[in-house]
Amino acid sequence: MSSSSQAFQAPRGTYDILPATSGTVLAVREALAAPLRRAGYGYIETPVFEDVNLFSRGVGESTDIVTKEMFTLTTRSEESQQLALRPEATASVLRATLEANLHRAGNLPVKLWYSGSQYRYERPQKGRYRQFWQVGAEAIGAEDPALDAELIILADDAYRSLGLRNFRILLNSLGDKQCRPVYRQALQDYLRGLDLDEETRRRAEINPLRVLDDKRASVQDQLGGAPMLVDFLCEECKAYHEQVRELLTAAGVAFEDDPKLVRGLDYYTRTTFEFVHDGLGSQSAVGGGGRYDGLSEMIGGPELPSVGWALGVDRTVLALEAEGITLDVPAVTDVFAVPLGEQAKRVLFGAVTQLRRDGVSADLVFGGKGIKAAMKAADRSGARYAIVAGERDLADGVVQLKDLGSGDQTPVALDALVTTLKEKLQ
RNA sequence: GUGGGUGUAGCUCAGCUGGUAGAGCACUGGGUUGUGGUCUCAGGUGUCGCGGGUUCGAGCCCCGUCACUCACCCCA
Repeated sequence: MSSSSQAFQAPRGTYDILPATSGTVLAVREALAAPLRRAGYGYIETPVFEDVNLFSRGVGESTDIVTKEMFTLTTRSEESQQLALRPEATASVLRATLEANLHRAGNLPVKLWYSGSQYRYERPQKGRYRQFWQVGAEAIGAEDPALDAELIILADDAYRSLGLRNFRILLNSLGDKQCRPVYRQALQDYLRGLDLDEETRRRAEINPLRVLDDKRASVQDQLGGAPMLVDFLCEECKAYHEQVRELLTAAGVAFEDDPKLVRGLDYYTRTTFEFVHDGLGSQSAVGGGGRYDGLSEMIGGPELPSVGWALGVDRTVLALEAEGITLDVPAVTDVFAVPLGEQAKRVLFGAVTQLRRDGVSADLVFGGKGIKAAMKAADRSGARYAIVAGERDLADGVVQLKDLGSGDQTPVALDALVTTLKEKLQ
């Protein structure tokens, strides 16, 4: 609101999910999670904040997420501790796994899924908020191309179940600790010879692969002759990647090889992928993920090769809008009661209570509106039936049951009302 | 962090070279003393984002400020 009569407004970069759209949001979260539930992933919740070092070590000291996008908090204890609102969930999920020794329970991989909000201190714009929601999945403790493929297929299934069609899957391999350093060196040598601004130059030294991702034409124009990671992959990485590709193809999941797909988090190794959609303003990713074989060791755990993804709920909603898809969100109210007079109000209030207890969603008019306004309220509630009753009806022991679709109205004995409605609403 | 755009009724917006603010929708009530979705009649609403300046006079011009928004950057 721009009006000063509103004393408070949602903090910058945040927004409220109101009833008009919350049904869609809930349905999207549910649809993104459904394939995971069918694939053996267990639900996990972790704290919204963690020790800041979990993220700086896990996500990476050189990433923008860590250097400038974290919301931090300081505890009040003597030896004050730095906490941060989670900018992503993978590090938290892995931390929880290690802390509870889930990886020692004997059956790897540990498959987990989550749904929750993440926080990044960024300048907001379309599809990018300071608090946003992700549904994510992690498969921890196994190195198997089938696991990478499984996750990509599950995400593809999730998007398709919502009716989304205009998204693409970008796929790449970032190599492993054998071959990536060699490539990194080669790329760095190349980048040093380019005409780049100071910040990009710095990035080239800390995390040269990310320069490939730069969208600016001034940078992209100079990358034509850059060495490509594909040409540096070791035999193991090549074979691994080829298997992922074959499994996806066999499952009928179309993807595009994108040798420049790097992604912004330091922990990725080998398989990386991104689901992109062009209905998100200048943002493109609706979801993304990859393999992170070294992350466990980075945060003090044993070697636990893992793979995971996160799908953006807000961005999926935008993608649906862009494709003109309206999800079938069931009406919240099936029956709406319109009493005429005080006596009728007591009777219908009782009827509504009984309907609710019997599992029928029912509502009634409040606040002493006139009948015209009350009928209007019934109409707007989306209910299929209205119950109208006044003294005349009650004297006959009936209420008027009106079908709000057709306009047909018939008297129904009051004591038969609940069973009649339950039958009609089957 | 950097740039552009926009702030007028609950919502979407109009408002000419400065002359004291409007439309549609929504809302409330009537036409129908007991019936919505169509029709029709009537009715109310504004610190024109905020603060300052110029002017006889500012929604309009100038300065500042805040908010929203889009893009860069980055990413879900």
